[in-house]
Amino acid sequence: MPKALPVLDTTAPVCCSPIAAGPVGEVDALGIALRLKALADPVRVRLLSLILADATTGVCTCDLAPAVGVTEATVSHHLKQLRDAGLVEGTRKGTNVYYRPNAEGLGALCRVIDPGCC
Amino acid sequence: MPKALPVLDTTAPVCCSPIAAGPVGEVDALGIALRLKALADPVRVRLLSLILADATTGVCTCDLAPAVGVTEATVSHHLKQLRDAGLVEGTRKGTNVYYRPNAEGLGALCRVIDPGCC
DNA sequence: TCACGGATCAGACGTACGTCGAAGACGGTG
DNA sequence: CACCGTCTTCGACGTACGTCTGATCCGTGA
Repeated sequence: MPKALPVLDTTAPVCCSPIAAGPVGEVDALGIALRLKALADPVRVRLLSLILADATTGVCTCDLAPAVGVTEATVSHHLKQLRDAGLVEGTRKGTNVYYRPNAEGLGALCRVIDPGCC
Repeated sequence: MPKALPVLDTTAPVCCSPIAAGPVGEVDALGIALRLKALADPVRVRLLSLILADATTGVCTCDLAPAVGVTEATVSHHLKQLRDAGLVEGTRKGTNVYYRPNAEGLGALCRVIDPGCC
């Protein structure tokens, strides 16, 4: 995409109404696409599923890395994407930081995509 | 992603259960990611919203191209992605082909992503 | 039958993305 | 304070993706 500057605050839970409600403007489409892109990767899907599995306790980076089979650096990179998209939240507890899902962001994203549910 | 061969039949409506239900396997994650990637583009989001807007009548490529401001070839390329992901369906009527949404595929995708809705 | 127009394909170009190794930045512990 | 484990940042490399122009297919209508 050799266009537009992606300088949007994607941490907010998706601003607009479902895409089924009518034609989506350029900037709204970009916001939706950026958030979807945050999840459009096998590793990130697996990371999110792991984080959702231990939603109450939270999971740290060092546990996630071996679970998905990539470097800790790569996991950190992916978690940053998910964090920037407002899909997960990380809180530091001592040495390591524990990640938990952001239900609001996830729900909003699902609500935008869906054709008629929710 | 210098790994795995993406030789999956993504036209089917996503096989597995919600990612919140537990850790997702490698191949399932790939399937989900591929389908999400099909929607993780501003142009494709707008295309889908336009197709959803005229779900009953259907929309042809020549109408979509000027609406999103790209070449017909590019629109055709994007529509192929959406078609391969099982998100839309195209039926030829004479000279031009009319696209309409695939509610099953869209619903399944939403259902996989959601944290608790639907 | 032939020309026209819509749709797709094919190749090319530039940019973005995922991955890694190495280095830096915090926090805790001896 | 020095050491160490955890997390993040920084370059760098290779691949994938979006976009275009030009070519090819296939119905339609004169």
